[in-house]
Amino acid sequence: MTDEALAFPTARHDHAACIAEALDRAERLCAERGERLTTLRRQVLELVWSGHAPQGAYDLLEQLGQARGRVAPPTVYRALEFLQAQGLIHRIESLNAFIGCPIPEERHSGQFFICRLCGLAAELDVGAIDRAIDREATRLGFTIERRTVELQGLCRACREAQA
Amino acid sequence: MTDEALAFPTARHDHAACIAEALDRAERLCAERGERLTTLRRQVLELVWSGHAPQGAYDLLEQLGQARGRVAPPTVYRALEFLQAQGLIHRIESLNAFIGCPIPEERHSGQFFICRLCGLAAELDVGAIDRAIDREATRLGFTIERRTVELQGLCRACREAQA
DNA sequence: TCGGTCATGTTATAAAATAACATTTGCGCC
DNA sequence: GGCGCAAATGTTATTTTATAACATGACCGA
Repeated sequence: MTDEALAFPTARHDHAACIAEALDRAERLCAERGERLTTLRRQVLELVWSGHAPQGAYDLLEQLGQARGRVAPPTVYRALEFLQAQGLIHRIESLNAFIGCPIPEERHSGQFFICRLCGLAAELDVGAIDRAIDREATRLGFTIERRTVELQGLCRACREAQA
Repeated sequence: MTDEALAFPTARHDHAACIAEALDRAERLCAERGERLTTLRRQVLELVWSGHAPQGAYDLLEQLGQARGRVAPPTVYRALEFLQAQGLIHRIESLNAFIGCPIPEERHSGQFFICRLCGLAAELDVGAIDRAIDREATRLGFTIERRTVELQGLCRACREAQA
């Protein structure tokens, strides 16, 4: 894993390579775990990876319809559920949307920086943030099971474009 | 503000006092700002404060119906929007629900520890967490406008009750 | 008290998610 | 290869959450 995977996506990165790598890693990871990355699940994962902006379930539904004919919500939701369970995607709570995970091999929850203008999101996984949260949890006697850390605002490119 | 306001609510705290204080501060704060805390808004705020568990809009809608007769969704959503704009309540994204803010005078986004068993939530506002996040934002060149930090798990009481 | 603004009421609909049951597919086993 | 089970997908209906658009009412200053 290079640092690149955990930074803000640039306008000119090779996104085809992102998709290819994501699918490849998903294949490998599911194989290792004895899980089935079916055609449907693969298609949904690919659609989630169509960009670095979180995608809503109904957007995916519509796009998926082009590949498969009429598709009902549960079809997409079940695939998303599977992908999430495998750590291949994350759900962005503040957007009701999903984004591909660049480091699915390690279980983690990530911290998401989401630009309200371009819609792009960067996933980080910064130990210092987790640790600061853990300290408070310990103090409270709270056992964390799931973390949601989402920051909305302006990415550098959009802020500079504004000014 | 005592530390008590920013810790896990205990089973035996004087909740009537919580409600009274919250409404009182809301009145004062709105008066200072020249905002109108109407009967409706006050009722909704009171319902949000009916406990320390985040409340869904439709739960509030139903309860509100008992006080006002039939009430339509926009009525509640608009009141919630106002209360949120004034910092009197926070929205919990991971639950689609709302919770009263114990320190509405200072603008902040808070960090929420939410127990999946008893449903209670504690709002904290820990500088170390914000700073750890800020450092990453700076590194990315990202301008944060809105923060969502929500931790789900087990509160001490529920964990101890489990074992 | 007029006129404007803000708040609320009302109706309809959009958007997001899931329940329940039917059907199909993959796969180990004989 | 075919049988039978379990997992995956299809299908229909419904629930839950949220908002758009327009009508009416309340407050407040000139």
